[in-house]
Amino acid sequence: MLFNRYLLPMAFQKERSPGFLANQMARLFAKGLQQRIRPLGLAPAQFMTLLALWDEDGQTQSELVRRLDVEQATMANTLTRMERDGLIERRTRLDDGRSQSIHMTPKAIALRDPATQAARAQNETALADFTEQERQVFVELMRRAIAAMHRD
Amino acid sequence: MLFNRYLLPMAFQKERSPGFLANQMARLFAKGLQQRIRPLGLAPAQFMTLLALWDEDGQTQSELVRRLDVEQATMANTLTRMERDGLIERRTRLDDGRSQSIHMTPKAIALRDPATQAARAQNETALADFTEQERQVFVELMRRAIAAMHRD
DNA sequence: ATCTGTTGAATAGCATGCTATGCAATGATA
DNA sequence: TATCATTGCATAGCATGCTATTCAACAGAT
Repeated sequence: MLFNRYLLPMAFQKERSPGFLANQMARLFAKGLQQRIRPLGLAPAQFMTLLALWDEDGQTQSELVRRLDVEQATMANTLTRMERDGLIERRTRLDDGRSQSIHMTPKAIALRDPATQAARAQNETALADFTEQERQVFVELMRRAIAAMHRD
Repeated sequence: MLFNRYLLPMAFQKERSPGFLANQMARLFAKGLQQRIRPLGLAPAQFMTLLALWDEDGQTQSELVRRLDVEQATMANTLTRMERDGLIERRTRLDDGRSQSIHMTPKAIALRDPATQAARAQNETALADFTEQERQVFVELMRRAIAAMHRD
């Protein structure tokens, strides 16, 4: 029997903490993706935003916020940088003076294939030694953790 | 047979991209942890740093960098904020004028229990509906992905 | 003892994210 | 129609992280 079982809480081990590992893993994913898409003139958050726009161009800022699950202020800043970099254009809507449609430039449209290939390569690097089943399980567990935290 | 199998790459689905999910998950972990430890006057990166210091006080900045796997500049900035907030003290080493020992204040030492409890609670929230086996698998898969990206 | 290379930290500059505010355009209602 | 609440964005301010650069202290070698 462990002598301190009822006296001390188990030490917090960061190597086994899902939150700690998630943070470390996400930083490594971002770092790897950044290196791969930098030659394209893209940053990770810009790529993420383009994922939504490649799916459907001309969305509203609030629609992008809902799809990508970031705060509105974060999206506003990312869009400002993308506009600066010639990736998108903001067009004020005719039917509602508050909102704008976000439209990709030809430059952004052309980046679709190389950028998604880069992201796939990064995912492949991270999961190189995973079996197909492990990949599916991994994605499913992440989705469940995300859903649980959303419910909270 | 899918008509476009040999013509178009499969659409990139962010909902199934490990990198995308890792980013989203890490943000939710951080957000949840932040809410829980804010009453303690702690921020997530400060908590992470204290995890290393609770384990062993008086470490060097470069030792903390190695343990927590962040860049040296990131650690320097986090330590500056922790010093500002009265959590740590930097003491120049007698044996090496370049390095400093990072020492916790009584305030930081006292936060150990409530802060680790908060982190445990956040982990529990995220993995609420996981079985014990799923938790172990999840942690193991994250560790393997991290290791693979480190090798890259 | 001096020169050179290395190492530990700080700083600058920037991207991402967040919370909190402010503001203008809409919408709903008395 | 005047008022009030809601909605869509922008901005301020800050924490985290990263890359790149600089600087001082140290270590080794001649």
